[in-house]
Amino acid sequence: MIPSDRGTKVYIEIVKQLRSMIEKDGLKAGDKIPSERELSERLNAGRSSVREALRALELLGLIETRRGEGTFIRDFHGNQLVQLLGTFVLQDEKARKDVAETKVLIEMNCLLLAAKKCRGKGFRLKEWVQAQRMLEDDRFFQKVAELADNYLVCRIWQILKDYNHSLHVKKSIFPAEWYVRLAEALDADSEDEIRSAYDALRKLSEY
Amino acid sequence: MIPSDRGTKVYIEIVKQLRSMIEKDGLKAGDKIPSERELSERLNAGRSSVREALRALELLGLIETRRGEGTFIRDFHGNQLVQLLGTFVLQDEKARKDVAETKVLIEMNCLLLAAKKCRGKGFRLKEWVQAQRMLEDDRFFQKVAELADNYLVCRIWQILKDYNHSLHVKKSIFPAEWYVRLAEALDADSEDEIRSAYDALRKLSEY
DNA sequence: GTTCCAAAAGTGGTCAGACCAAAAACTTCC
DNA sequence: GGAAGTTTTTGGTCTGACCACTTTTGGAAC
Repeated sequence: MIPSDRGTKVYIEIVKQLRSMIEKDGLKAGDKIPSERELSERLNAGRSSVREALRALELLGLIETRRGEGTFIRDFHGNQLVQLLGTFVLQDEKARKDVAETKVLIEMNCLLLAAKKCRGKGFRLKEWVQAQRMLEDDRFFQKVAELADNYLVCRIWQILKDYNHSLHVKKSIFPAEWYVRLAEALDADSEDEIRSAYDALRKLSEY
Repeated sequence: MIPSDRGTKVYIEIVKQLRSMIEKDGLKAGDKIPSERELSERLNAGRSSVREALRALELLGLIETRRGEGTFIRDFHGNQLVQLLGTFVLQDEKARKDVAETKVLIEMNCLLLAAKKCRGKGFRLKEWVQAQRMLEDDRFFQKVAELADNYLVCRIWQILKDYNHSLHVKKSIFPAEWYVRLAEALDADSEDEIRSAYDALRKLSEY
């Protein structure tokens, strides 16, 4: 295979080809992709180059390989990746602060978005909250992120959450009452109240 | 190399070894790591396996390789993570709307963050804006994102911007005056004014 | 026809060796 | 001491060879 740009590496080219191949054929999570040997033949590249591309995607959690069976597309829930970045990269203090800061921002965005999207839908987050005694912080915001009905934001939040875990380890679980005010504010679709309730919550949980 | 756990792959083992090697030797961004051949010898593995590990780390943006020179550690601030997720996941129509929506959110966040970070610094964005006649929208927010002093947010914005371009193609360039009010609001550190100025701008530019 | 089992084929996992291209290190010569 | 040429090092890629495991296949026995 001759890389399109001189200077580009073959395995990068293969990653791109794979992407468009997946798009073109409409492959979904769980589907099988061609074997390494077939790819190497179809893309006119050495098998080792194909493997470099596949291994990279595997480490990213985008595909899964099973010896003797084949290579399959995975439902990307970037677990390994995050773990790796966590232990590998985020050593410096500034980066950690950035993560925490960004997470707070995104959570606030999710809250406001969720309020907007739920407008007139009659959904009551408060009831959901009150149905439990203790509430895992992540679980609450997972719910909110879903309500925000924006897959991208949802994914970004998840990634930040995972990042954070790989740093602090500890998972926060608080009494459900702490979330009631926030849920009420969201149900009431009151922007100011959402803001202050969230700030209050984060103070409580000593973020 | 015999993987510690049976079932674990050699290249994964090598990634781990590299990690501990970097930690042990206290290697920092910019430092050089041993050559592929030396690693393959020291770790008692084939060179192709070493390459699979290195290529994966490279795609993650953790290392950088230069032909004829060697392989070097990169600082985290180049993470491809979101990028990859972006190109891989964002395909359908809904996702496009999500991108636009998210971009607006992030821009607002950047503005507020920037205001906070500039507090008391005496920086005047207004002067910078007025120094030009026409202003590329992206350039303005690039500036704001930098002022926000949060690399992660900055990266996320850039990715959203790039993705947006790949959809709309057109780049927006507006008269500098449009940005003056927003710059003033930012300089004045007035949250409400920032919000309304940004909303007004996005209405003007028909986002 | 059905069931069961062994052989064959397919697939990922790994290694060794070869060659190329680019950069760096070294030598030679002025 | 500096410039030019040669050798060495290093990443980039391909090929072919095994191994281990899974699926498929093709009979053989019932």
